[in-house]
Amino acid sequence: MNLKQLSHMLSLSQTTVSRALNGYPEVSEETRRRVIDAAKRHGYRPNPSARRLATGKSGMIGYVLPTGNAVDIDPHFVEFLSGLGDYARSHELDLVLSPADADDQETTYRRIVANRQVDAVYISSPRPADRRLALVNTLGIPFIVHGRSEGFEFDYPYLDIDNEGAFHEAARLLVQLGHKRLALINGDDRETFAIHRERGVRRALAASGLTLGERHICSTTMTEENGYRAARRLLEESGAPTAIVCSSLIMALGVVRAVRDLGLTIPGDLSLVAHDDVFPWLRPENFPVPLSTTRSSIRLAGARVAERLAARISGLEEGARGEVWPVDLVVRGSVAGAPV
Amino acid sequence: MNLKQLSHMLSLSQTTVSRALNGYPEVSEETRRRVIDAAKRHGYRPNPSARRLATGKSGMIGYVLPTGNAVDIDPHFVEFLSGLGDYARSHELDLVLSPADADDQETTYRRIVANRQVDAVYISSPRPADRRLALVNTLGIPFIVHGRSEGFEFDYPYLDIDNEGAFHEAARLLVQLGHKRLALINGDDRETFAIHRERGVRRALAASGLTLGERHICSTTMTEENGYRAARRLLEESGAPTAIVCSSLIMALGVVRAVRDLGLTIPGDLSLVAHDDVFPWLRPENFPVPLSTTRSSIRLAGARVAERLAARISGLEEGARGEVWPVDLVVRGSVAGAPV
DNA sequence: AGAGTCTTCCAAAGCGCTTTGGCTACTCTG
DNA sequence: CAGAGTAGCCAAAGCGCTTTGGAAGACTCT
Repeated sequence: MNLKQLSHMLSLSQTTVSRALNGYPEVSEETRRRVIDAAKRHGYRPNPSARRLATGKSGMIGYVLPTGNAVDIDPHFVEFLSGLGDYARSHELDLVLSPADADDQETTYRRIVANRQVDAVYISSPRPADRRLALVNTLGIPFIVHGRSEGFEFDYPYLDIDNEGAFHEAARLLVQLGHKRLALINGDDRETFAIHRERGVRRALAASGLTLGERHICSTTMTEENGYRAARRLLEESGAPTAIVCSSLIMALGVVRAVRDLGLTIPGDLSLVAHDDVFPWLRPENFPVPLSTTRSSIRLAGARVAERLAARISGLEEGARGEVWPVDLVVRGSVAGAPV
Repeated sequence: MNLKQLSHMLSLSQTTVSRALNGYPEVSEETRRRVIDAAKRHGYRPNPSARRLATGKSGMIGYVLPTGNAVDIDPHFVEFLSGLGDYARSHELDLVLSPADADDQETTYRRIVANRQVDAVYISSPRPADRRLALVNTLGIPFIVHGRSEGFEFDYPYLDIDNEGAFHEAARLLVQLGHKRLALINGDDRETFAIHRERGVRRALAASGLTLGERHICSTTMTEENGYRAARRLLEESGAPTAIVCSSLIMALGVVRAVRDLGLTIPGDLSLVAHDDVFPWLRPENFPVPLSTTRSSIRLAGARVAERLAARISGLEEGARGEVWPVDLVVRGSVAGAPV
């Protein structure tokens, strides 16, 4: 059942039927009703390929997926996706993942824009002066950044959490508890979120005349093993930290293991706070010692990004509004006063 | 730059240019060379929307993503995706995720097939007599199942690992080590993989005249918490198992925690084997006691599924070939002889 | 030389929609 | 009541590709 057939059945032109269905004003209410009714009865659904060719709109949102042998997709991605999908489902939006060589995403961005494969894209894990951002900005496709970049002349729309504030709060708590030697086990410090978190910790320390020692900061990809290694190194040195702030629950698993291996205890010998993106399959309250966290649901962020993307596509949202979500500090058993 | 312009520059018809580019035989080699050369020089790329409208082919593969408030996407998904993306990238295949109400995926399947949005789909986490399978089979879109279903009259193409064999091997090893009371902490037993794993364990036990006690089998979604709960329950009862086989590394985290909480040790009091899908961020050799595993890279499976999907789209693969990958049993420190 | 067969190309008809540019008929002004 | 304005509809021209059904010329074969 296509437009031609439907319009023929109704003894109307394709123009009128099309307009009736798409809500244009130059069609009488009575005709519109007739059309909509017939369309429903016959299960007419406009062919998206045809519509896309005619309008250039695809009804899909895009994400360029960095891939490669040595490239691992972040496990956070799936949670973000849950949220995105949640929203997208109720709006019949599809998501197209365009895999790209991690070292050359530009080609892919250009392709999907030139081909009008998607109506909007989102960008995640941005870095300062991220080239993808400059690119999509000049390409002129609607987009939203999940996270933030830095060092651009122009503004851009984004959704981020207050990483600096969160880690500031966490570090401040630890300082208030008397800790003098803090360490930060961070994610990849080429990404903005990690930079912000470090900034937050430094600011909290500075407020009490403390500093983050050169060797008291690690940044690597967030695996259990890297968490373990970092913690081992930190805790075995002289002047070991009495408190650690850690950028992910997965790394925190490794920290906990290291502490155990060294015969130390939490929070007796070490206080630990980690950031929790809220995974359904690993919860901080279920750590051997319930873990204090800075918490922000990455899933909700996914839903919000989808919502704003949809708004931008339909012209409801304009300009470069940035949105920063506050982060909860949830105190559990893994923090205590500094050992004497 | 579109076909019209390009053909005009070359003083050729659109027909000939199109054919030259698409490798049709009725064009002379010299002309073809000229055309291809000019296309490259002017950066001509056929418009996919137009091509799609004309041919009905989209150059994309599809996946229906079950979503909903209470629905969590499996963390394995992201690893599978890594592999899929790896292959898809080198073949300019995009993946479109169509979010669907988890309880009504049929509508979405029908939509993407009717709209010809994708050239093929894959289905994951199948159950016995899975309705999605019957559906895509009748809808006539090329597909591959990652995993297996059961109880159909028809054959279908799939890629699966030898879950039964793997868990048979694991259980057999434990039996050989003298364990009489085994338990299985499984995934959701409505899914085929879980059924196969249980079958494997039972078969190994039966071979030595043993059985899997009614209360020695748990099946739930594979979270750390559920692993913990299951292990607690098992180990606190009288006649507690001396060995556990566990369907996921994430659940195994919970098992290890339970063992610790109860003041027991691995492998002294309990031997543990888990299935490892090979996550980059959590490795069995890094467990407090290195974990014995049945190992199979879900990422490689993703790449293979993409490869076969591409082959089916282009008609290189036909029929309902099933492919079952063997699984490695990797023995590490978490297993030992049964306690006396 | 005429008939048949390839080879190589082309014009035009789709694919199924949206949108432009009218064209009627009817209502409203002054 | 002439002229302007408006509501409601339509024919046809895109969108940019693929594919059908020839056609022209070169070549082979009798």
